Amino acid sequence: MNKNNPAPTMKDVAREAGVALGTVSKVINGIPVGESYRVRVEEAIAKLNYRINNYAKGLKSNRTFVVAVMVPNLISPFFAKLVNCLNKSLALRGYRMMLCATDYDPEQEQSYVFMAEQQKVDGIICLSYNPQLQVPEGVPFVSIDRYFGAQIPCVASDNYGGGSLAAHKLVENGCRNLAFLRIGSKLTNEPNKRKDGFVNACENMDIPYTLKILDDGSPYSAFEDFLQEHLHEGKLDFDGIFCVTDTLAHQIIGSLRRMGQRVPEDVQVVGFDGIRHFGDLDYTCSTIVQPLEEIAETCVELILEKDEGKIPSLICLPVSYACGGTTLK
Amino acid sequence: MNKNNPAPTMKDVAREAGVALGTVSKVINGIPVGESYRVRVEEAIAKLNYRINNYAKGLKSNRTFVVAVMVPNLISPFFAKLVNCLNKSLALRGYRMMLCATDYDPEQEQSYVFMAEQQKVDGIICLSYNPQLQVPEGVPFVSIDRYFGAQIPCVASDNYGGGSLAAHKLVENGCRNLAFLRIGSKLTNEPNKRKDGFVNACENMDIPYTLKILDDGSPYSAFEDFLQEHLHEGKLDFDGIFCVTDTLAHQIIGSLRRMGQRVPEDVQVVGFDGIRHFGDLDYTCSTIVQPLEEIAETCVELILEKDEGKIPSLICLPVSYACGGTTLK
DNA sequence: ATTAACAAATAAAACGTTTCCAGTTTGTGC
DNA sequence: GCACAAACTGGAAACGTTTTATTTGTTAAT
Repeated sequence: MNKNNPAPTMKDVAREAGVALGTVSKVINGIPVGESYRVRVEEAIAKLNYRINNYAKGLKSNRTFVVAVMVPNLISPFFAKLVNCLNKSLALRGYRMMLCATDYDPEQEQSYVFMAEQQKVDGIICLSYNPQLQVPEGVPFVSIDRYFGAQIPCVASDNYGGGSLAAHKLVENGCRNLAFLRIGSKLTNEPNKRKDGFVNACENMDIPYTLKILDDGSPYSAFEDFLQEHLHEGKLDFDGIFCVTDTLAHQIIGSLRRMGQRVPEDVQVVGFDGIRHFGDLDYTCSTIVQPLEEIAETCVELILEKDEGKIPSLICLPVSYACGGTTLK
Repeated sequence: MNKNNPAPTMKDVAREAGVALGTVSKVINGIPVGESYRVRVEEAIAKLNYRINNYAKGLKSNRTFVVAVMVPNLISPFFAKLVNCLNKSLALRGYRMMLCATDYDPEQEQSYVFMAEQQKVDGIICLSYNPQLQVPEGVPFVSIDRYFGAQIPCVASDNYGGGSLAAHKLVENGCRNLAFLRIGSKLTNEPNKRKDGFVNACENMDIPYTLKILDDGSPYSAFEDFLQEHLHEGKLDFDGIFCVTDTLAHQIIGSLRRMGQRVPEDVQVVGFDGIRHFGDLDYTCSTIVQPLEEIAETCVELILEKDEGKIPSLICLPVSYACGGTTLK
């Protein structure tokens, strides 16, 4: 391991143990070998402090035990937690993770896919914001939250059900006029179903609702403008609001409080994602919780699945409701 | 790229272009080559949709353009943002990142180091909680927040200065009795200096202070017990508190408010790290901000530094103060 | 005893690159 | 027009493994 004399190779081990190269390979890979040989090889490995070279191994075996994970960034606690879960699921199976932060940039996404191919990863798990992403043909690929078509497995929460659940919870808590809030473009196709579920539930319950879509990168004032539109003599014309993400919920809660509206007394707020602020502390916002552990597990299982037989192309996992103090219960 | 016929190799390209293997290699690596040859090779590459095999390349050249990054997890927003910054700095230089989440487990840390060696990464950037970590000899290694000795570069914020700054800011804001709060063991040696800087500043300013160290994994009640100890007739015997992390600050703020103490009117609170809740929104706690971008840049530069000549073993980067509403200004 | 059949270890080829060396061509200066 | 240097290309070896084919050594059966 010194800097001058290079790291020992299998050949060195073989010479030290007085056996052939193939025998060393067998010992390392757990293929049965004569007892005395095994011992000698193991001793030689220990003595030389030999470490296998994964690049040589990958070259021959075409398995690298590396999976690429692509997300926009790790600033958003949602992505961070997702990556954390994926990392755990992968590590559990002896896989390593190559992290690719795409910054919402379609070009970066695409070039990361090329890169992953070159790197000969064993699979790609991708939360993409590039609708035209050209998925690789040679590498197993699993998508999160974006449906690429029948041949690409996609894992997502039950977004439709979550939107519906949010509406029901608000109504259960006494709301009679609802609002739906989302922001611009950065929402892939599956999460768009949150609105559909919400709208459908409202109509089934005969509850009036309003929909609002803010532009990407709206300033604070946009939130307050939206609220002003619905403010009549100090009272809002809705008493419950469902935000398409927790981040958005927190922003609107800030605006509401600055305008003197009490949450949850005057307006109740439900977000989506299930983000906690710091580590495992309380939720600070009532929310529809995505099952991130299960999503991660499912992705990893799909990626490592050998027999690509009957993999359903869209896998929906159940969400749940958590009260975080911005609803009555 | 079909599944039946394997990916084309340089040999295929050479045959297609009617040149030798070495020529293809040169074209790919930008080594000057006759114009007509270059064109022919480039056409062949395009025609076959050839992609270089990084495993074969790494085997020969002993450069992999992969750096391992080790942190406890990505749940803590501090680690998540750090990794995000590291990823950016690495990507900017054409490097890829292998993410290793250690979960605070010394054994996992150690085995990740071994793994990284096998993986033949070009370097390891490590935020370790294992004091006995055995650093590899063959791979460049940079530590964050933990000093391993003169031969291992360590990058950290100016923790001492930050502690001092916190004390000064609290006093500037009118506090006359300070408290310091930290939690258990999960703090590496450099961040311990936050206390030293704080204490030193208090003594220089002649301000009385109290120190409190909570056990790891203390329940909520521990915070309230601590506060009770200092509560006399509804008033706390300190009016400013410095918490060793933002997470801790948020916990104590919660307890304070539940006990009817107003923040910042009755007690002012300063945390450490510079964590924002959601994305790039406001700070929700006054804090000493760590320069994560610079820390990341510095780590990456050190890792990729060729001439290991006069690298200082401890690099301290300046912190700053940000008001987040839990101090007067 | 002699050989057939089998087990187990060795030897050698292959994976897809880079790099070194030798050989060929081209160009320059007299 | 010739000798020589310079510039490039082609061929082959090497990187550290896995894998296949070959050899060696045993045991059992004739």
